[in-house]
Amino acid sequence: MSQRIKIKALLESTTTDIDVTVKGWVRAFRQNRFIALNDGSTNNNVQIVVDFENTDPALLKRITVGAAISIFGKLIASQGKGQTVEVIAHTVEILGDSDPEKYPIQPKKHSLEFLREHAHLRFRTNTFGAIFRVRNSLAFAVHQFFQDKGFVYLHTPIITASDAEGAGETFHVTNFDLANTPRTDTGEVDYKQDFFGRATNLTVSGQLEGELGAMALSDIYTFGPTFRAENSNTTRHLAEFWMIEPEMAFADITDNMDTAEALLKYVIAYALDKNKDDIEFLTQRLLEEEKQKPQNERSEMTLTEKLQFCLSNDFERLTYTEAIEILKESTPNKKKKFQYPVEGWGTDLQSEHERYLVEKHFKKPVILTDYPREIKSFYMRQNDDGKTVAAMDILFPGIGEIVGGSQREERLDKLETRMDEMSIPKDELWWYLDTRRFGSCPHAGFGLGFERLVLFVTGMGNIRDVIPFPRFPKNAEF
RNA sequence: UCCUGAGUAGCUCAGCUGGUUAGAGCAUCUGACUGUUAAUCAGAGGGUCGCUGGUUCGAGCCCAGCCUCAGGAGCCA
Repeated sequence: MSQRIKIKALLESTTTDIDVTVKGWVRAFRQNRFIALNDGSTNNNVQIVVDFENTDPALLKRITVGAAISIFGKLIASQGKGQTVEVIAHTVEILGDSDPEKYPIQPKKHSLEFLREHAHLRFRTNTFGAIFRVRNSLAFAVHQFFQDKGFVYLHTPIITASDAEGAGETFHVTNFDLANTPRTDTGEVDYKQDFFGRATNLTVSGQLEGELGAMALSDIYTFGPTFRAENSNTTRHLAEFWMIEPEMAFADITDNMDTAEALLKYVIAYALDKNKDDIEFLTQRLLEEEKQKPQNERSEMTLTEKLQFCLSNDFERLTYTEAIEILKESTPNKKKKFQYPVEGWGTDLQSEHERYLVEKHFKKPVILTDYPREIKSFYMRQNDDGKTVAAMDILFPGIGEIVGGSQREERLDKLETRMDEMSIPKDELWWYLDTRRFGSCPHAGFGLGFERLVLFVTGMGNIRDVIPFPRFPKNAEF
């Protein structure tokens, strides 16, 4: 098999009149002469020119949309407009036929819903090729960012026994024959006889285990799948999603905010640099989509501008209390335009309130801190005012909450009191409490929803389109 | 889970107040053309109108239940 050149490298080649072998999938075949070939290395196709007059008609017939082919030919400066180089085919070999009557992906615009139902083939479209190359870059950049700062990549368990974090409904893990589960004398399911000898579930967060690592390694991060069995049917939720959870010892909430903001800016800048073509394509795609909308619903900035704006501006930092004051005095609140009017201190912000702050009032990413302790988790550090905790949420335009984090409560007595108040079983989390018993120290961390990040950077509207095989209620195809 | 909307050809959609044989563009197939860029031109094939039941002389259209999808909400990342 001769050495093949990937299309990305071929299109960047500065020398022409050389023999090349290219392989890929046919995107379009025009006039029995021009093949638009793509191999996924770039969003751009290479044009293959076939000498149809001297090619077997039976072979030409097999050059169909979706077919995998191998071309040996000469790379030349293009004789037509629209591309700088093209390949004059010397030999065409069909590696895998694609029946045009059955192949569902046509060289035309498909709806995202249709492509979602053909998730196994949607990689072959421009849009999804771009999305998953960007996703790849973002994932790599996350590792690069933390590795450069000396963080240790810690693998926390997928299967856990703790259901104590209150982060949502869990998926149960069992080896029982569900038609015949062992029972105790009192008629309850007897998990002592199950694989792990106790009830287990898929992890909803690696944070608690992450803290254990940080209390020895100083700075750790996790980057892995998490699972929530919530019956969420939105454009921002998945049942299986990837989360990045750094945890830093000897760090407070300000260090936490600084790290989160730096991380987001680093990975966005990385993708802008590494995936210029893809992001440019996605920017154009979004512009086309927005043309369908009425003028007042279109966004003021293009995707690329939005990303660059995000890099060149500090995120707005303010407390929950300050946010409530702004919302109370806001025009939509006074004119009773909010579905949930902002009245007093203490209730959680609704999506519409977050959106107002981010998209209307500040018009940039916002970090909200110091939430009322009643609406936040047990492990967040209690502030001296006795009312709030050292929590921080980062809100992004169009996405909402992209990061949620806090300084952790390192004082054993305070933590235990809070666990009692919130009915968190202390005996189950004995190992977590041990870190407060032996060499406890101030520490902080956050969770970043990876798909929400990809959503923001690609400008896509539905989270199911930025993960290769989405898992959501009533759907586990592929 | 709640609210709203949708489900008609492979895809995107039209289908009036319930009325004869359900339409268009694209795709596919056949032919023509041959430096095209989602090629173009001519012709052809292609339908269990989401499923089940009901109302009616008659249902793609009206009613009920169910399924699926989309958007919004809640939960959250």
